[in-house]
Amino acid sequence: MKPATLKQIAEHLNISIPTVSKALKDYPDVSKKTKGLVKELAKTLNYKPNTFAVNLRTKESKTIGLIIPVIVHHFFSSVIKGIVAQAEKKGYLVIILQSNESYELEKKQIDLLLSQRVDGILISLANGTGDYKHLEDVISQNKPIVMFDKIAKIVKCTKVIINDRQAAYCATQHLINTGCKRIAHFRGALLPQNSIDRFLGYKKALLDNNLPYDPSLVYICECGDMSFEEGKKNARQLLKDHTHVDGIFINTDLVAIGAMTEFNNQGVKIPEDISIVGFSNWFMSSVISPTLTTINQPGYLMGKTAFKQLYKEIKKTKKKELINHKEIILKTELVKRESTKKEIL
Amino acid sequence: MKPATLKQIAEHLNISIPTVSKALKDYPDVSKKTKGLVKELAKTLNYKPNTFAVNLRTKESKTIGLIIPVIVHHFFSSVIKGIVAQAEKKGYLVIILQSNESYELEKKQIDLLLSQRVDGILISLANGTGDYKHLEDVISQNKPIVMFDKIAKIVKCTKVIINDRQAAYCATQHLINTGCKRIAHFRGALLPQNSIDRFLGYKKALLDNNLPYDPSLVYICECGDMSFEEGKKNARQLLKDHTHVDGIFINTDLVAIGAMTEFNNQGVKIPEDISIVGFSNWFMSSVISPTLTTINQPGYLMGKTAFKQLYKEIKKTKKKELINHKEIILKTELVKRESTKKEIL
DNA sequence: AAAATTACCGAAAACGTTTTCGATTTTACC
DNA sequence: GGTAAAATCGAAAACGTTTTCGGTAATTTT
Repeated sequence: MKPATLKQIAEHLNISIPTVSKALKDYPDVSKKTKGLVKELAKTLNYKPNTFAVNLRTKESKTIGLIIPVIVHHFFSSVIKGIVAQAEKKGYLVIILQSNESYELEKKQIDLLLSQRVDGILISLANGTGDYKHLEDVISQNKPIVMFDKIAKIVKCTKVIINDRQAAYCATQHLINTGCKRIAHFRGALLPQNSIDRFLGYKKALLDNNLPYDPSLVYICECGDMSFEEGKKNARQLLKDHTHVDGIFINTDLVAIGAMTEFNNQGVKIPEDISIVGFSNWFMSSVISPTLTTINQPGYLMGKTAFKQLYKEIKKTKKKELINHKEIILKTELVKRESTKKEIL
Repeated sequence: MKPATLKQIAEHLNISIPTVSKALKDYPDVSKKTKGLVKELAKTLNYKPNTFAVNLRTKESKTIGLIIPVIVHHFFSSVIKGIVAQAEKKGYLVIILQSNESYELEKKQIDLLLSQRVDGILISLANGTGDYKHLEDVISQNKPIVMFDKIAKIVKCTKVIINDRQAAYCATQHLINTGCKRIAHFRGALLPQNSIDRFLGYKKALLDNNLPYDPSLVYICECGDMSFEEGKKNARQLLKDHTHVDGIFINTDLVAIGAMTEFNNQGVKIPEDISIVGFSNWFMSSVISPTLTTINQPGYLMGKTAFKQLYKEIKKTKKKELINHKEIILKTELVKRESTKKEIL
């Protein structure tokens, strides 16, 4: 009933425990004969090393922690998939936690993962985190950590991101190229780097094209669970506040879809009256009508890459080599669809 | 640098290790004074019990395994969220693995989780699994396992499901109530219990309403990564094969949306020419046009419930109580939207 | 045949915790 | 002051593994 142990095998075969251990791991100082015997018996007893004991002895758990703001989210669940798949290939398991965009929770979860003694941590920051002590703690414990997508530039660790600023620039430029003259922006929450960067990209594109930057055209949404509703609300407000807006660059597809729904309801034609560009390329965006022009954000690849980096750093840390932190930038591309007009420039 | 241990605290205070251990856990046989000293020092040293050692000693890891067919999937990611949230409340961590609808992978992953010695396992079966030895193994090791959504009736463990048959019946009845006379069905893969049950519900609704059951109106799709494409393909085929079909009950929203896209492209009007009912109530279904009538499947609740059950069984197993397996059936409801007409019956 | 090398094995320590149980000290009681 | 009870502590064993190192036995070399 109870799982087999090295001791049992040793007693059965009248040899010592260390010999059994070494036989199973093909140490050179065990004869072929005893190796054969040990391995055979191990198989029939269905021996599996006790991970608890192995962990205690080797001081590693072959497990990493993943903290993610939201799970039910096309982009993030793609990231999870990438991480889990890659981790499994390397024999690592992934413990997943959802921060719910809360700084407090995130802090607790980092603590939890540290006390669980995971070998490394992958994290995408909550909107609310503006303080990074909990992350510094991880680093000072010499535990590898890599951040992805929602990062803090100030923290010294490797990061896997996209160039939000450039992508936003590209999105806005596309609107301009299709003839939009007065372009609004629905931005994300104030803190996270990527909503800042996307905003900056938007602004720069305007200025580079000699279009005035008008702060009253920038609307904020938290992009939490209420994204869709926020999109509707912002759209409604925009229609009240302004009349000649002919394009919007929106921080996230889901918000964009909310906005489109509202415009639809109010009889505002897309893209004839207002063109819209989203961000992320949720699957949904390709099936709604009109289909949504957006920026494709490679979630699966980002997860895969993030794990690969973490893996390297875990290995290096083990060998006491020092690690130099990278900043890996993944490519994005504009996906042109029906929510914007043909480019004329 | 290295994390503090009981030993360090003991030496600092000139007391024994067990006393430190007991002081931290508020054993009654430690004086208030030493408790105070120990706790204070523990805090300043930032002592965290070494999980590896605790696990080894207590033979439990406070960790459960979760095997899920796909992660990037509205329903399943909702389930994950429910599980993770509930587990965290109870101090449990969740290791997540994706079976990719592959029986072979699923088998390996069960093995992995067992050798990791998780305290329990939550699983939703892959489409391909028709053999249950790997699950019996778990049970025979006295390790709690609960299945959810995609289950095998034959396996003796508790299950959290919906009544697929009844829900499908309800969906089909709705089509009938709106006046449909010739109703097709896009079913899921052959093996999983829920595609069977949904098919049976569909069939029964037809017969109960004196409508003929015509096998040529039943199309199969695997519902894997290609769901959307499969929906389009089936829709195309249906239009070739038949003319007077006026309603379809489709196994999954994503397939339904694929079908709707194809009908749109071919100028078939929904719901005027063909009414459609999906299954699962993906968020997407509420924003496409026309919005999709569907069955709401409570993913978050299912995850939460499944974990709660597992938790109970873990506790009981620990106390060597015997556990009686339940079958918990969660409520679903029909969400009427624009892809079906007004009910006339 | 003696010496040197190689092959094989096990004793011991260690990882950090938890729990039982007996020993000692302190307090309470008459 | 003597006894009984209660309070407080620590020795020891255990969880199952890994790794170092020294020792013996077998083999090879001179």
